[in-house]
Amino acid sequence: MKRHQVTIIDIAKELNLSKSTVSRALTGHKSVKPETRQAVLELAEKLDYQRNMLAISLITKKTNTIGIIVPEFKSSYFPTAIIGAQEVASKAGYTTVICQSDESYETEVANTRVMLANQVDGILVSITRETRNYDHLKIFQRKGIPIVFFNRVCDEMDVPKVIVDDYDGSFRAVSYLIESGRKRIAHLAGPASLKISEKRLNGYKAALRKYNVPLDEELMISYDLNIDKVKIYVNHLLNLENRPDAIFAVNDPTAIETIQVIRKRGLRVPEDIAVVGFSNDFVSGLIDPPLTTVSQPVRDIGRTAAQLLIDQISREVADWKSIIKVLKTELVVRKST
Amino acid sequence: MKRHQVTIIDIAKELNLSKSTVSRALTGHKSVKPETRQAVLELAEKLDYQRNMLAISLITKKTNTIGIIVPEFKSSYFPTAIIGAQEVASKAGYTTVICQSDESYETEVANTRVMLANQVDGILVSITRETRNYDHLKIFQRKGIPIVFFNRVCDEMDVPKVIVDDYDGSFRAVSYLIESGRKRIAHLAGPASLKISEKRLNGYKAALRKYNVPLDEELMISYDLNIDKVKIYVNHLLNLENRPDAIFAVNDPTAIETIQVIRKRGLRVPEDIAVVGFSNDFVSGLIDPPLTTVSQPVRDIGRTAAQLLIDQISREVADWKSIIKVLKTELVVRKST
DNA sequence: CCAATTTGCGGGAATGTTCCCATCAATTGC
DNA sequence: GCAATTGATGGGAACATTCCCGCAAATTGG
Repeated sequence: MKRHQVTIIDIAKELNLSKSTVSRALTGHKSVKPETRQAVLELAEKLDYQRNMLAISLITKKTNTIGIIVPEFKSSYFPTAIIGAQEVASKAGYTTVICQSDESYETEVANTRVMLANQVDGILVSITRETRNYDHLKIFQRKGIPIVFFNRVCDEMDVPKVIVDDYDGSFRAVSYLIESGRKRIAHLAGPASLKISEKRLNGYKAALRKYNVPLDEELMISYDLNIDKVKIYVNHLLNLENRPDAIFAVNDPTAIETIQVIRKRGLRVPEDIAVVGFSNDFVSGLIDPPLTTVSQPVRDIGRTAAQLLIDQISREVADWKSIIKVLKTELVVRKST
Repeated sequence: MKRHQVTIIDIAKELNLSKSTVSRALTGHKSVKPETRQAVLELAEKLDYQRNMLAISLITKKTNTIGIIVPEFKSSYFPTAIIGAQEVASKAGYTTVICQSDESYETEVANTRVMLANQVDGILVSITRETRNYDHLKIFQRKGIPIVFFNRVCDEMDVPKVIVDDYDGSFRAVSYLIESGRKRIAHLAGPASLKISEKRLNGYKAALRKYNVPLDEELMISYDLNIDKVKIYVNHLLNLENRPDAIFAVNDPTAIETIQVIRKRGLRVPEDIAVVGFSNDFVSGLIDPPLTTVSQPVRDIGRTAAQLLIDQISREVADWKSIIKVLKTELVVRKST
């Protein structure tokens, strides 16, 4: 069963040529006679020859592979971003290796090892909610392998990042809630370790301040994005003597779960409590009631990040310019408010 | 900027050893003195040494990589299946390379070339709706590279497949519709080229026959799964003089779109027309009204397929046993019926 | 106590390809 | 007509690693 893989040497022998000439013919080098090239190409086709990228990469030190590390695959966010990234990558001749860290720091570290061992030309990373130490990512910098962060970025590293205007989006969403008459707006925030949590929280606070709504610590809950815990926090909010009339959630899955919990308590959305999410997941327009949310150009984020990475890979000089691309969000008002 | 990658030779020189010994120490070979191994391991750690999988794979002829080719990423189906597959794969020490064919035959062919060039140890495939010719997949058989199909399988090839009991699921769904009093049940089927379409259609027909409901060709529409066309077909059904009182869709996205179209016409679901889907996508329980659908163990499908593939890779003898794993579906009754 | 085995390590081929240098003929320039 | 250039090809090193073979020293067995 051990079948010999067809190599350029097989082709060379068959045609009485040297492997050099065959190699040149296959890579489209000019200094090879048209008839010779033709013969090589035909035989290659006939023998089902496929170039061995391992050998090529070993010698050229380029794998034409980019790694993508994302924390999860549950919401539509990361799959969508990946589609965007793959679109750009495959157009530029790059294969993608995708790893999900499952929101676990240890897994993320293991993933980076896989990427290094596989000699990826660059990586796209969105860190886990647990990640506090960035040594495993700094290795790439030391080795001169480009990194681009997207969505969940690492502030400690001076590399390109692709994010959205979380602060603005959050600010507009909360402003809208206030303008439509809501008085007590709670915020179910993400973990403080994530920059996006912080920015969205700041946007929330800024909007309240602008309209002179007093900040109430009781209404700001930060949680670890473990969706099962939403129930506890929302119930806690609903049990307050002065319960909120609106909840702004850090993302759509949280908002959706929030709606379920509110309804289970016999309250109505939006009549009793308005709910706003963030990201405009695919589901959000389809649920009952359709969710008001801050829409992000997710696919574009993936595209932009991949493009930034490939640009870095292409230019020999690793200038590590810390470009930060901020894409625009848009408030999508639906029936949940 | 051209930095030398740390190799076992660097370690060998530093410790006055041969590369053979370093290699043995790193791979955990027994015949190496504990102190020597310790020294090697420590230096490797200190130098940020990462084994070069390219060189290893080149010589061992094993990449510990499996390829996954799926038609799309839009519904939650394939991302979920991939999560399952990755779960099993990474546990077994395999990296996954994912390609989406975007429902295009040409892209699928290109994807298989990428897989071959990258020397994957095996592939998991779900074909596009366009795929009629399987030569690009048969190459893998010829080269002795294991293939496992899942969901969208190819009948012409004698390799393991993972599917669900489409016929049964469909049969039960339609039976349920009839038992709950529906008289004219339409079926929005998938393209005839896909086995799943055929089986679901057959289940539909069998259920009608069982209850002596006459088959009406007018109510069976086969389409290419291009979601934009659902509007046309559903409107066509609603315009029939004797319009259906239930629509059984080949999958959930189709069912969801069907509901939207029905409502846009001012009709109610389920009062005027019941709608049933297939797959129980993540969204389906959250939409309004929650969708009655045939639930598939999608993640298990991915897991099973990956396990089958890895089993094939591990056993030297390529016995190509054409195992067909049929997983069970379950009818989930919600408010859309 | 000497042969036999084990332990620990080094040398070198092999993996499939690219790329540089060399070769040799044919063509060009003056 | 002869040096210089061009065209087409061959030879071999290099890439980072594994794996087989060999060799010496140390340990074992009777």
